[in-house]
This record gives sequence, C-alpha cells and structure tokens, in this order.
Amino acid sequence: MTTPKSVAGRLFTLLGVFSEQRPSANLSELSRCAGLALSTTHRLVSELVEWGALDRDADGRYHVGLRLWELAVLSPGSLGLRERAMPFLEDLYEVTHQNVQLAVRDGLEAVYVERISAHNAVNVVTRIGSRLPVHASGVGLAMLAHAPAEDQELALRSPMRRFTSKTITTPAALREKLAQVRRDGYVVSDAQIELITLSVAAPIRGADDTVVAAVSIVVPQDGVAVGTLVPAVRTAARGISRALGAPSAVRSPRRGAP
Amino acid sequence: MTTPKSVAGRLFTLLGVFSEQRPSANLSELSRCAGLALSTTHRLVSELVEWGALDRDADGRYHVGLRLWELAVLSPGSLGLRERAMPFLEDLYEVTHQNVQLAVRDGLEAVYVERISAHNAVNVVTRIGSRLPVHASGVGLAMLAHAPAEDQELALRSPMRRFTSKTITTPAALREKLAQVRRDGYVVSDAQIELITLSVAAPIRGADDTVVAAVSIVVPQDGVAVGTLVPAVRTAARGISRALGAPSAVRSPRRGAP
DNA sequence: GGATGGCCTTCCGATCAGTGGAAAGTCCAC
DNA sequence: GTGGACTTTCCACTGATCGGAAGGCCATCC
Repeated sequence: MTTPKSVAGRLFTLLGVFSEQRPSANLSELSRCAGLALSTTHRLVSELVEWGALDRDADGRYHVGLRLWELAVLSPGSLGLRERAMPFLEDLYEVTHQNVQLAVRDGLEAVYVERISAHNAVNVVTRIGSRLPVHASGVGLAMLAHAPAEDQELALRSPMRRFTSKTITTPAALREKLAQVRRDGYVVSDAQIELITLSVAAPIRGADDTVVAAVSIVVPQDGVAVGTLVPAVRTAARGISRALGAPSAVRSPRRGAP
Repeated sequence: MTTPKSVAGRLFTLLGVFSEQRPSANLSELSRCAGLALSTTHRLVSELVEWGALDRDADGRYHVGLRLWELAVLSPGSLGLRERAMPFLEDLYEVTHQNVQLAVRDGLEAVYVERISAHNAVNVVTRIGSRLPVHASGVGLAMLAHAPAEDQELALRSPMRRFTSKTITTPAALREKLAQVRRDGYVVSDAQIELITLSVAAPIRGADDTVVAAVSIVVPQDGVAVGTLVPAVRTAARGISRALGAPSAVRSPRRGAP
C-alpha cells in the first residue's frame, strides 16, 4: 500500500477504506487498512468526525457521515437532474412496475444516481452510487453513443471487461452497437451484465442539447414484451430532456419516426 | 471567516464553499470564499480533483464530483435503508400520489435521504440531502419522540426556530407533542413549516428495535382526508421496519413453513 | 498595438503543523 | 488478577505545507 505524502491524500486513503463490504470500521482497522500510524489515524479521523464526514456510533465504530450527502447532491449528476427526472421515473415505474434507473457518465463508467424498484421486480446488481463500464450497460451505451468523439475513441481503445457470453468486448462490435444506438435513439442491452436480465435505455439531453444522462428499465429476460417498453422509455427520456430545457426536446422534430 | 489551522480543516472549508446557491466555482472564487491563498487553494483543489471529490469542467470551473456519491451512499441512513425502504415508499406513492419522504436523524436535524414526488404534487421546501430541525418537521418529531433521553433533553433545551405561526417553539408544547407521538405511533405535523402543507409521519425501527428513520407524506392543507393517510403511512413504516429486521415489527413468526 | 486586469500555474525558502513512537488509559474476557 | 485489544494523549523532530512573487494566458479596453 502506497502511503500518500500529502495530508489530503491520507484523508482520501482513510475515506477509501469504507466500501460496501466494509461500511464501518474501528480505529485500528482504519489505521491498518490505510497504512497509517495509529496516532495519525486517530487525529485525522477525529477531524473527519468533527466536520461530519464520518460519524462515530456508540460502539466506537466509524461510519460515513450524513454531511457527505449534502455535498454529493450538489454534483452535476444530481443537482436539478434528479429532482426533475423523478416524476418521469415515477411515471415509467407506475406503467411497468419494473426497475427504473437513472445514470450519468463519469469517464468510461456509468454512475447510477437514482433507482426505483418494486418488491417483486427482478433483482439487479446495481445500487445507487455504483458504477458499471459504459460498454456493458444499457445506460452506458446510450450515453457513450452521444459522447464527445475523444471519449468514444478512448472507449474503443480500452479493454472491455466481459460479464457474460453476450457482453460486447470487441471494438468492432462496440462501434456497430453505438451506430445502431444513434440510429434508433434507444438501446436494448441484452444480457450483457447478467444472463437473466435485459434493459432498455434512452439518452437524456440537457439545456445545451448534449447527452447528460440516461434512463433505463431492467426486466427479466423472458415474459416481457420489449416492444412495449421502448416507447415508454423513450417518452420518459424525452420528458426529462424537456424538463431540463433541451432544445431538441422542446420542439418536436420528427426524425423518421412515425 | 476563521482560517482553520489544519490541512483537513482547509479542505473542509473548500468543500463547504459549494452550496445549492453556488454549485460550481472557479479557482479565485474558491480561494476568496475559503480565505486561502491562491497558490494554496490551487494545490488543495488539484488534490481534490485528482481524487474525484471535485470535477473540473471545460470552462475551468469546479463542481462537486461523482466520487462523493459512492461514499455518501455508504452512510447508515443510506446503506440498506434506502434500498429496503424504496419499494414501500413506492407503494405509498402509488396509493396517494403525494410527496413521500424518507429521513434520518443527525443530532437535532432531520436529513432527507429520499423523496418521491409527482408532477402535480404540492411543492415542498425539502430536497434530498437537505435538513430541517427535528422540532419543526413531522419526520423529525417522529424520530425525536423515540430518541435517547439525552437527545430529547437537548432538543427541549435548545432554542426552536419559528417557521410559521403554528410551529412548536416552547419546551412545554414540544414535550406534549412528543408524548402524543409516542402514544399514537404517528405524527400529524400541521403547517409547522409552511402554512399550506401538512404532513403525516411515522417512525421506522431498525434491527436493534431503535428508531432509525421516519417516513412521511406531505399533502396540501385542504382537500385531503388525513384520516386515510395515517393508516397508509403507518403501514409503510411498519413494512420498512420489518424489512430492516425490527423485532417489534415482525408479526407472529410462522415457523416451519418451507 | 499596447496596456490593463482577471485568472491560472509554477517556483522556492522559512516555518510550523504533522508525524509516529511510546506510554498511559480503558474495557472486556478469561 | 492477568492478558490482550483498542483508544487516547504526549512530545520532539522533520519535511510537507504555505504564500509571496513571478510568469503565462486570454480577453477587453483605450
């Protein structure tokens, strides 16, 4: 474990100790995992607690604090987008009763910022805040297809992790898929992450008409008519784009669609 | 503005510059608002960007980064709670089509961690991540009523901000309200924040049977039968408690049924 | 064109905050 | 009582941090 020289780096290392697998830790644990001296850890952690980045419970264990929420919701993927998208996600959920997801792009990863799920909906691997490579997720493909050329180039050149036998892993396949997404205006991502699920995604445009997010719906592989989902997802994506002030969604350009 | 002496403090000061009113800032702005030298700001901000706490857009402006999401969702109010509560919030929304909110307590404040709202629902002041004093919000009262005695004492001794003519502001009134909440098992918070709205809230218990969160529904003052909302909110709260493993919410366990 | 002002970036020496070893304190289990 | 795991406090040394200063970039103004 490389110990960063700067204090800031040490703080980040400490915060990085927390994960889904280890949502809480005691002082020694933090010290060990971060590779810092106990006394140093103690002081830094105390400062983090004082500010609210961490909380300390009755057992002396540390958790991520609620103050970080206040910051996180200020991120571009959150501010405005979530608020405005929510009602449309609601609509989509109400019609389909399946998992509905909202994601933004961070480099070559799709970050899920909202998700609506029902009791009986199919279980998916993603949670809010989690990330998936753009090449392997419906939302990722929807966003990548309309990303700046340099990002697309980078994605084509980067190794693509394989999740299932159907995962796109070659530049050629990805290139073709992206072209198809641009042509159709939506993505059907078939068993790219898990063999039993399928997702339909569509891009969301912001006020400057660039694609800033994507919405998707995840359903079980069998028993759901994909054809009926596509219009619903596209409608929601369009509604959200309009709510964000996207020019192309305000007027109604009929691009070859009936 | 007092300049903190520690590096950690300076980092927090920098992050604290961002707010709902100022979701992005350039370097000089950060330097000015944080009261730090330009060169210092430059170095610290660069480190924050490197780690992902901040992002820098094409115009050279800084935003809160998406990495903070990954941390924020690990907070106790998020991890597990949101995931498990969502379906029940959905149910509540679907039945009522009003604003549904989920909150946790942080000291004497209620922090909203999830909210579902419809196109036509009444507008409320709260957003995800925002805070309200416990004495003035339905969710706050629901949580405070079952909080440790010391926290209740503290709340009774602290000054209570007045939002409207109906806001609880005296220890006596608060004490009585809390007793009522404990007796009834729910809260009707009538115009305590805004005169035109009313909320019904109920406490949610965790695996250790303590109250860890609260769910509420916010409706316009007029035209909605409160009587019909109470059972719905209580049912949802109970369902979430059960999903969290709260002993008191697990009804007569049927054992042996394979 | 040259001047001006705003903003960002880099450099560098003095200084002072940060580090970590060590020791003392706390708590629990055996 | 003893041992062990964890936390808290102390302190002297040191090297990371700070901020002034200088330079670069890019507008806008005269």
